[in-house]
Amino acid sequence: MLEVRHLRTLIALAEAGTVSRAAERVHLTQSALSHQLKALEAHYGVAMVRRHGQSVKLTEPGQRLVTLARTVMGEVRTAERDLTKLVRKPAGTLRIVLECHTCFDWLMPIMDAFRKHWPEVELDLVSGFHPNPLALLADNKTDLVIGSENKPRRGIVYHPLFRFEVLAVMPTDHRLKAKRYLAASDFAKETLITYPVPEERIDLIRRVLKPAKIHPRRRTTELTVAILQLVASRRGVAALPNWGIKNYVDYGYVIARRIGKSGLWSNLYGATTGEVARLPFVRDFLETARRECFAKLDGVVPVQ
Amino acid sequence: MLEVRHLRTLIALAEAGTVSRAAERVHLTQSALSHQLKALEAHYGVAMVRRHGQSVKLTEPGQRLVTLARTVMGEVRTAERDLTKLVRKPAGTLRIVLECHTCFDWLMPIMDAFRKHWPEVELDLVSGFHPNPLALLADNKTDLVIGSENKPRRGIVYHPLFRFEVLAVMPTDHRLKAKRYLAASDFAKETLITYPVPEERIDLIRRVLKPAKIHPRRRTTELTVAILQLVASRRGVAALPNWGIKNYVDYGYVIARRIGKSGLWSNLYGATTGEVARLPFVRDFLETARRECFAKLDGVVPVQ
DNA sequence: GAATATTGTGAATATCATTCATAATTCATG
DNA sequence: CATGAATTATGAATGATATTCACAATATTC
Repeated sequence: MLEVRHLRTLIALAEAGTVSRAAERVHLTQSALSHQLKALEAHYGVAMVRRHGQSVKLTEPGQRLVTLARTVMGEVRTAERDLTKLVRKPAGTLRIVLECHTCFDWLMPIMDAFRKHWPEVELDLVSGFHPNPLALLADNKTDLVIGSENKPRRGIVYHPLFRFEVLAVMPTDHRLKAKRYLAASDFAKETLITYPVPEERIDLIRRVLKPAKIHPRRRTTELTVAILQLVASRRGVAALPNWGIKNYVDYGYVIARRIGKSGLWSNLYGATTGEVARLPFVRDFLETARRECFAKLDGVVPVQ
Repeated sequence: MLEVRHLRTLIALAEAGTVSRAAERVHLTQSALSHQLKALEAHYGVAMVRRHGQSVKLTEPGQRLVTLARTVMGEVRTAERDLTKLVRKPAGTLRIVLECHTCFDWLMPIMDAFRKHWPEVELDLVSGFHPNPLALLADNKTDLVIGSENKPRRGIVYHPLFRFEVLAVMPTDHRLKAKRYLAASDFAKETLITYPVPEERIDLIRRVLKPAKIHPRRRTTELTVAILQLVASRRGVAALPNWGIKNYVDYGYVIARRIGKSGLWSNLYGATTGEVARLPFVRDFLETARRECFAKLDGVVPVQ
């Protein structure tokens, strides 16, 4: 019998492209999904996926069920939102601090959607640089901090968002363009173009270059597009999330390479106080962010 | 976590009005539904039903989930129809014989819906009187016989549709109008108005009057409205399904009374050959009929 | 107020989803 | 083409949890 659980996994499967990945996303084992699929196929007497070498592709019936799943899950979500609103009008505010500059790119559409679903909730983006963003939570100066920090602290709850790869961005004719991936030493003679934040906030420096005692020149600018412009015009190289530069790379504006053999990966968390974490609209915000990012952003995987 | 199963029971609950009835409909015990409800209410932290004396009424959140359930189940059904069509274009015919005259009333809308969902299937109503309709199945003269017969026969499968009460219909000023229910003897001096079919086909005669050796005068006519007209103008009494006369009774055109202390109940079955029973569109037809009748017809309950 | 209907609940049971362990398969690579 | 890494499939064991059972509590009807 078809259940919501099956719909969930079908969506995950459609978006992840492999059973194992999909399993991670719905917090089950690969085996569980395999069994679920088998049960579904037995029940309807049709193959839902076709193994195309490594990856799995949905068959036509599978596609049909995925579209069903998408609409159904959407309806379930709005119904559940209505439900929490019925319980108590959830007036409130949600003030967000971004530790990571690039996050603006994906956060905007999410905020737009949120405003539609929760018009009663005042949404605020606390901008500007903060030396210790998590302290703002305790001081009740903000409600949600989005960043890669997840050190346990009393009173603070971390909500894993997603995991992404940071790539080195270089001009198309760069001397290192032949390499599959860059080592720390490769950055020695380069100018590093970054956002104007302290070194500790830049993953590449903190986790790769500093341990290797390499200190390249730095040049800073505020906007992602500005960074890319500087890179394209050979003023230096940058390190940016793969989803932030995908379009520019596809277009041939710049090229991107791995950093280190297995890549430089970063986790993103939403941090709140325990109290805020319980607010229905906050939970909805985080859940929506997670879901939309997995669906829309390239190369994004679940945290750990 | 919300599952399709919960949606099913919510719909059943909304339509049945009591937990026990709803349980019958989804083929579970009352206890199971009680637990399900409790789990749902715990999960969302809201009461879904409010006990209003005997019957249960859905709360506002409950209502919201029922509307969700209705749309979701509708989408699931069309998706499943699409699925079976994807497997193999199900061209075919569905010829229906009606053993019961009144059934026209509810069958028409069902047939209309069916034509929409399965335009490739030719739908046929085999009309006229047949002495032994079930024999037509074996002879492949028809595909589906709808009647109250369910004696086991080799090669024939019975699909329970629903159970309904047959009421005595009388003019508003009838001498027996004060009685709560009519005994067999009450019919002795009456003229019985029926459809033009043999006595064995008329439940009241076969199951009540004949055993009591009572043989009232009979007068026949083809249409339900004609029967009601005759009754209203004091030409006799009739025995008809409660759902077929509800409107006329509510309007004060005629009155209706139980037959016997616990009423005269009748079961309706769809009979097919085992082969036909496996055809997806036949299964869909029967399922739709069942569902729609439970939802739209008054006083209809599951078979046994 | 007894008899009947229905609901709620904890414990027992049964069912079924999930995991575990492992074999089979595919793909990249030296 | 052998090897290893990564994936999927599958049967058996496990675990979770939905359902039933048994019964108390409550409401309803005559």
